[in-house]
Amino acid sequence: METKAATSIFESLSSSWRLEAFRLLVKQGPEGMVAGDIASALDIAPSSLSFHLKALAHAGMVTVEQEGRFQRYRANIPLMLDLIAYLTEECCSGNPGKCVDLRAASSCADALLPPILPKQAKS
Amino acid sequence: METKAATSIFESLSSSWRLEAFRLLVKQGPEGMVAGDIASALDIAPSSLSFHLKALAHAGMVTVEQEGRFQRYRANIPLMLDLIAYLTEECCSGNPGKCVDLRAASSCADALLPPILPKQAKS
DNA sequence: ACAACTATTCAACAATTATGGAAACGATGC
DNA sequence: GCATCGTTTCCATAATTGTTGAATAGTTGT
Repeated sequence: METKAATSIFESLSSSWRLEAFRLLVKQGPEGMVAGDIASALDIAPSSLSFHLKALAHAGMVTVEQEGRFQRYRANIPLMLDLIAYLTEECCSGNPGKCVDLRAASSCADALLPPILPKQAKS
Repeated sequence: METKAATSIFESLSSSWRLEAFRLLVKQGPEGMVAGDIASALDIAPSSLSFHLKALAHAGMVTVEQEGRFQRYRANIPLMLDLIAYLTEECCSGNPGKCVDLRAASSCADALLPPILPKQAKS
């Protein structure tokens, strides 16, 4: 992952509205949620939520799918895991005894991902 | 972790300077780095780096220790792991078959942490 | 006490981001 | 086709954040 992409993601999670929305979607899993339900759950003005969801979508942290007149949002779990890997990679380099492998193993990933996360296995 | 603390952390990682500085410190491990060396490594104006390190410190992501006339900064690895746990907790709730346990296991944590991360084990 | 060194604080300015209401857009059902 | 519904876009305004260089503060060695 590139720095620019990572900062974009962190920026997208740096507001309470956006973080709450994303966590709601993570909790919801593959089912996702439509915009109106998110707005109700968070008690936020629709235009404001739209602004924030757009930021999350631009960072890639959520996906949108049209569903009739609704917009269904889903958390991008694979990207979340990529971010975690990015954040923790090379942790304590030079102290091999202290740092082994931080990469998260996720059954959520197993359930949701195609052949993503080809990440090098780090000996 | 509370939402407010989490957004503060994400905000602290949402600028390129701050993310690069933090990653540098993660890489450096327990040894940390003094401010001047960070500034040299990133090629950033001292006052600007100070501004960003202050943001990271305020969020708790780095610690500072005076060392003679230097200020030594270190990444707060335990907090980083807390953040990861916060981000991934309750992932796909309601789909127990899909989501088991995302919590990262870190030997870095083992090396650095006191008795931190008492996190509930999530049934 | 003084000078050199490291780092932070300050202040002014520039740039970006957040907000909510109104308008617009696309989809649906009568 | 028209009214309705869900959502986004637009707009003006308010608030926050980032950047520089100069000034300040603390530490060390002479």
